[in-house]
Amino acid sequence: MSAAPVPLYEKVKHHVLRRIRSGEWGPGARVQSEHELVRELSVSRMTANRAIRELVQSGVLSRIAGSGTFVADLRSAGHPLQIRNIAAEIRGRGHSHRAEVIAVDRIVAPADIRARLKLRTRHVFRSIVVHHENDVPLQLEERFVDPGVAPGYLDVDFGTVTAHEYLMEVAPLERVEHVVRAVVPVARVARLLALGAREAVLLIERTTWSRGRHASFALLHHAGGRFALRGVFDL
Amino acid sequence: MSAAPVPLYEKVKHHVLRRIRSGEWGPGARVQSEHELVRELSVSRMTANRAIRELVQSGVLSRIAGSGTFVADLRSAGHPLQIRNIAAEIRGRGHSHRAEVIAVDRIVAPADIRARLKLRTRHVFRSIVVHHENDVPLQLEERFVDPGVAPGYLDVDFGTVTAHEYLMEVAPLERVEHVVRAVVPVARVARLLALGAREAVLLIERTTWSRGRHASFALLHHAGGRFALRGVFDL
DNA sequence: GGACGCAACCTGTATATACAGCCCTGCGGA
DNA sequence: TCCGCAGGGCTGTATATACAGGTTGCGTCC
Repeated sequence: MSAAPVPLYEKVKHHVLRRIRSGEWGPGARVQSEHELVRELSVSRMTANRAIRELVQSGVLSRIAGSGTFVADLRSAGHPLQIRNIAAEIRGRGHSHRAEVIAVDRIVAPADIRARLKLRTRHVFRSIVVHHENDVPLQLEERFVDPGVAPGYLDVDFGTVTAHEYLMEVAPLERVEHVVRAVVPVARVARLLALGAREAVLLIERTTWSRGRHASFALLHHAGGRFALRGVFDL
Repeated sequence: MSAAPVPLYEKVKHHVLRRIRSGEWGPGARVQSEHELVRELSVSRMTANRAIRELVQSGVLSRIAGSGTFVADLRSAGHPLQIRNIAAEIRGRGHSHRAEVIAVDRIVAPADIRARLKLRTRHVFRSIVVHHENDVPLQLEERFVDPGVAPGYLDVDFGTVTAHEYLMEVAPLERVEHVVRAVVPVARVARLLALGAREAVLLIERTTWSRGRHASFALLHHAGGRFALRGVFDL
């Protein structure tokens, strides 16, 4: 039988991630020191060091030399490069993700949506979902989909599958445009994201194209104090 | 004088990067094996391994176990959220750009700036500039620079040269990190950007590294209603 | 001449060890 | 009581060493 093709340092990473995911260690919590990992898991310090170093690199942990290693708090997300699937991003940080479905329906398309998607029909599919990270609302996703591109859209359970994942499956993604801006939220958005009084919203407008046609338009509202886009370029 | 706080593995990375940048090694070319690096640079194999591994991680190289290490053909589809020189961006739109210099001075570094730049000195250079597009304020740029990296910073005329341009010239840029978030502006920022009552600010925190050290930290405030980041990917 | 097998070289991982530098706490002296 | 300093713990880096497993090419045997 294959002994264990999983490298030891990967096991150490999972060991740490599991405890973060379970909620045992929340943001800001202190993580075991390298020496403690060495004793607990019977690995060498170099191996523990590599595991922790890679978790730091991926943004899950942060370290302070001489002091300790800590669970990174929410707010720096992944590369702008891949404004990624929000669920994957949250899970990648070792946190729990929950999608709260506000609405999934077929509505008469507002004029601006009609124009953006160059709709040929009077109606459009719409979904409104709030994504929670560790039960704190992080993103309000309001999405409009051309019915001709994804006829089965209304039957999807968005509690378990993200709209992005579903669309990727039924319609080959050809092009994505993101526009990022800062706005002051309207009351409805502030309520759904449980925003404080003086909190702004980072709004990403995402338009996707499939098979040469506009496929969907999404408004992704993020709580200003709890979300940031992060990108690193090494030259 | 500080001896050389640059880690050895960083030097090895530079050794390899230099030869790639110079064109000596083009895409697909074979890179020295770890053993060759060991002999050539008199470092341990673990050190060479870490250097190469990190270059693989960042997409510069690719490895095939048992075969060798090669320069990756990077057609890295252009980073979607390009955060460009603001002056170039404005002029690229065919509009007039004017830089209003609010302050260029040497101040005692606030604690958070000290920490971010890992300053070894008590003071830091600071510049505050407002960039106008057609005489409408678009970006408030507050920048902190390590005096050791750019000793001549205070003598630059930021009315004609952007801080970014100057730094690019005197210090080879190695790494850039951007964090993008939405905030509600404090009064000073609102005034300098001539913001309306219910206007948010898109804040970009840009940290740059040069020669293995933190070089500068900049807060780029953008009027929410007048600025957006845009990125397109074609797949 | 062709196929097989082995040796040389490569990456990947793992360990033990060492030293430097930073941070914080607690103890002792003023 | 308060200040300063020493020590212990932590991260960061560097080295020597070892073994496993993939790849390639050369040489030998059939």
